Amino acid sequence: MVDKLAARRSTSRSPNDRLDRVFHALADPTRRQMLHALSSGERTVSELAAPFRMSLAGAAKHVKALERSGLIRRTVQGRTHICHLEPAPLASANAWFHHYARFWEQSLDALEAVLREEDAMRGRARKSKSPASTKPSAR
Amino acid sequence: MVDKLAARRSTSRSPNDRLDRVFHALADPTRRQMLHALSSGERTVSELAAPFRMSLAGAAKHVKALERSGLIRRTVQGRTHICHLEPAPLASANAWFHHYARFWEQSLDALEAVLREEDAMRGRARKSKSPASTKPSAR
DNA sequence: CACATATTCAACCGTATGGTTGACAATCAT
DNA sequence: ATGATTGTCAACCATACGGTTGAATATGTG
Repeated sequence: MVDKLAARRSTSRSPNDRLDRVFHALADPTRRQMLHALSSGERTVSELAAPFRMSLAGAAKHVKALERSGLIRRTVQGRTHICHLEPAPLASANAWFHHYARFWEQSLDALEAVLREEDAMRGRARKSKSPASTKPSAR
Repeated sequence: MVDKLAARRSTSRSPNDRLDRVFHALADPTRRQMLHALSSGERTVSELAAPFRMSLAGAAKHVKALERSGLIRRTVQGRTHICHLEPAPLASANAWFHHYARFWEQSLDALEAVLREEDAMRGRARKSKSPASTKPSAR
């Protein structure tokens, strides 16, 4: 269904596509956890993959999805690929919310509880093998 | 791949699942446009479907996806289903951003341009049959 | 009643997605 | 040179996704 649009999409890259990719990247808990890890500093691909039960190749696909969305970037250094956040596209998604906040202004800070809960759940399920320098457990 | 998790999901509904569904709902331009329409007031299913070239059943699926995500709710009234925004889950997604904004605080307002561009693009491609009251094109 | 309207449902189709495995490539260490 | 490490790539698989069509279900209306 993206058939003939795919051609145009690969060349044009409208802001819709960017939002598509950013939100799609965020729609997966694995990728959100990776972003979470990156929020406390750079990580290599295998460091990002470590917390998950899936294969390296599988996790690497998630990394690539994040990269396609523009949310992260990588710098190859020797044989290791170091990933870091790229805040701009995240900001564009945030802008989307700000745009609609005007209409939907309502309960907002109260829902931060959801985040705390997600964090707690994550902490419970994690083994955290090689967490690099800055331990992301501080919050 | 969500196979056996589906059972648990229907019963437990962790906040992860909620974020999954919300972000997934937002990852589609059709659904974002529907939300946009709803931001200026209630709409029936066929009103929501009208701007799109796809079949009613197709559009109704998008509506259902939005409903599953919790972003909208419907109240059946006779034979028509009236949809309206449910701001809470949107707020939870927004909270997610706020959470990470602490780490990524950076260019943010500048990226609102993306939104304007998306609006412009939408306006260009729309016929706008039932345009409702508050046109959000000001800014 | 007969008919049009509003909407869902089920079956189907093609493609995308998330995951696996098994090479391959490049880099570092010995 | 050998070998371990880091990561990609390609093929494959099962399921989810976005869309279609055709029929079914309600609800209004003449």
